[in-house]
Amino acid sequence: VRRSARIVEVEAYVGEDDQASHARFGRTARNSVMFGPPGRAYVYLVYGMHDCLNVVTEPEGRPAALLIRAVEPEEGIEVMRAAHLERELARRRMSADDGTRARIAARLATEPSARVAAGPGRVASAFGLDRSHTGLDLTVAESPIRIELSEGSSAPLEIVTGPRVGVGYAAEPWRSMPWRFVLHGSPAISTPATPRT
DNA sequence: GCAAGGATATCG
DNA sequence: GATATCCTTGCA
Repeated sequence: VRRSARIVEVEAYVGEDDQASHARFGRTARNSVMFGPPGRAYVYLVYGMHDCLNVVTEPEGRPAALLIRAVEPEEGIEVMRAAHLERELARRRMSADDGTRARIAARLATEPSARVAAGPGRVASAFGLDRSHTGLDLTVAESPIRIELSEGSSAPLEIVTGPRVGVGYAAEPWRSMPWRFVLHGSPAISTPATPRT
């Protein structure tokens, strides 16, 4: 079953100077794809349990990527919920009895479908992505996961900006740079809410 | 409000 | 080789 969704929230991480970026230590084994050609996937693990999807954005040699923080599901929503369920169960091995399975499934079933991929960890989970997908070219039709231009979006989009989430460790001015971009009014936005700008 | 969880970068 | 930290999430 085909899964598709509209990107509604991203964050930019730009250059080795950006003290919030994985590239701030220079080129390493983990972030090397950020230094490569644009359009490639960079998937990393955060907090030991969540994968996050990024898209490399700048020409080769300049490390930069866009973190996909939230998408609004269009097709394959039940597949996404099923993926969440299996990932959640895999994460808790020991305590994954039938009761917890039913409870998690119930929570996922009652959640509004627009919020199934509201958050960077949930974006990757919904599409079954992990670090093994790093390096995939997101711009070609043959790729199992790709980004396309949406059809018939005639109206101009209203984009809200704000500081990036979870980068309190970074020095100023990078900690406060308004490099989080949100489609205003989307029901799929991750928490915390963006200030109105 | 906070624990879970494993890789990563840095420092001995 | 040890350890502090992390571009988060779900539950108490």
